[in-house]
Amino acid sequence: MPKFSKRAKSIKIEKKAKMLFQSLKGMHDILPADQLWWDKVKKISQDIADFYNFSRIDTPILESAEIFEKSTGSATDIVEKQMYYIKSKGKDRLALRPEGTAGIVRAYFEHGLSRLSQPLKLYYFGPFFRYESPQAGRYRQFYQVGFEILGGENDPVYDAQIILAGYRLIEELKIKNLTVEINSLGCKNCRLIYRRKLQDYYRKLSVKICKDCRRRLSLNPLRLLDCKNENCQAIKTKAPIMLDNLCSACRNHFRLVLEYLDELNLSYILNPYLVRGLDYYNRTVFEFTAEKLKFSLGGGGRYDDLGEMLGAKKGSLPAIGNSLGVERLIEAMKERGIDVVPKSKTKVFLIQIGQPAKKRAFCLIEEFRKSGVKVLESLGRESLNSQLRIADKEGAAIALILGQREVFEDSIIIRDMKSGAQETVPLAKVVEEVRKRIR
RNA sequence: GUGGCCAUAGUGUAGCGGCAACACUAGAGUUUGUGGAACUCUCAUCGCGGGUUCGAAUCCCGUUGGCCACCCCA
Repeated sequence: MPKFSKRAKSIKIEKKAKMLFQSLKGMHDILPADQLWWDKVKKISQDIADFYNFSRIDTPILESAEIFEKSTGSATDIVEKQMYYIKSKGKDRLALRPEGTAGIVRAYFEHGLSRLSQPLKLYYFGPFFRYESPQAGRYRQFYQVGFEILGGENDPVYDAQIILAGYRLIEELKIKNLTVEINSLGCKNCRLIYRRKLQDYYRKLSVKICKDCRRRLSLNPLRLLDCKNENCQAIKTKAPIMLDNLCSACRNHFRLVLEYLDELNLSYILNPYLVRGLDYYNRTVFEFTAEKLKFSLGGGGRYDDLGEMLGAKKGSLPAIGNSLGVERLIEAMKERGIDVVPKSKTKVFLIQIGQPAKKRAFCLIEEFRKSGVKVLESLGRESLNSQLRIADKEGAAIALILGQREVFEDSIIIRDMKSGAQETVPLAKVVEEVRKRIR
């Protein structure tokens, strides 16, 4: 007897040496149960894209780091602190894309997409990467779905259409109490003048503002408006706002955007403090928020200068886009108790008993495949009992039972799971018979 | 990057220094030719590493991961 306990001990020690890996910080697995939600978001995104005529584009996850430094902005948090740099065999500095727009604009020029009819409407759905602490609705790898309108006229109607597309997408997912916050950042010219005004205002109060704000003052003054520090909030309320300082072209543009939104009866809130953290935005910027959520669902804006930032001719690419966080949309749906039910088809379950029957069943499944009928099975199980139990658990409406006797007689039993009624049919006719029943 | 809380079967929890428990789930069986019920059995050495102790899931340190706040954002 002591022999056994010793043996048991040594096995345990071996077991202990095994190590279990955990997923990386901020990375998450999308498990089967969650795929229903993901499918839903993908499906609705595609429907919206189809309706408004956006074509899908997929760009690589890896890009030259420079693309983001030049467009997203080297002084922004996204690039400065959150970008994943990749060491590769070559000397290129690579980065995992932290956002989608820069890569799309790169692709636009690289493949001469300006030769297609303009404006070009594109949408994307894919993973993005930012190195930061995970939190509610925030991951290091996350998915965005985004819509872009590139080229053509710099027409405010496109601003409205991009906002509309995002709005409809969220609406179709049944996320209620949605609001759009909107602002205009002006163009290069009027923003520069405004920036100076803002700096002048804050400089006088620089002793009163927080440490971060003092840093922002010279680096990225518009971000001063974003500060949540109590003192800074008070100071902010008297600060000059962009909307009062737009040049006439920008003011007109913005007015028209709002008019188009009014036409649609799409409610929005003017938020003069909405700034957004990417350098390439100009004129219209917006964000989608919904009641009770700790995070915004998405946002976007116009980026008429991005082309130029990436080396194209000045003013050659008026463009606007939005992007929505897929995980956030899903969390919002779950938080609101929105259920996603898969469409239920009549399920057919094939049961086999004994080796010859198993072989026959294995091939029979292929015959069903040919005629487009999906058949569930549990080929590894032996007993009729346990297979029936599984069939029941899977919610099968029809069970097909193939045993020794049936194989011998070239027949098969069709069992109605609800009533328990059974019928024996010739094996050659079973596919046809099942097709008839699942109608 | 800073600070707080947390970590026990697949899931949700109990145990708070003295043989790791309960519910659900999953698997096997009672019943190798008939499911849904019932019953029986099986599945964790307590995230990982180290320390304190006769003795650690429990106390201490480190680490990894999660949650939350700041920052920022999708």
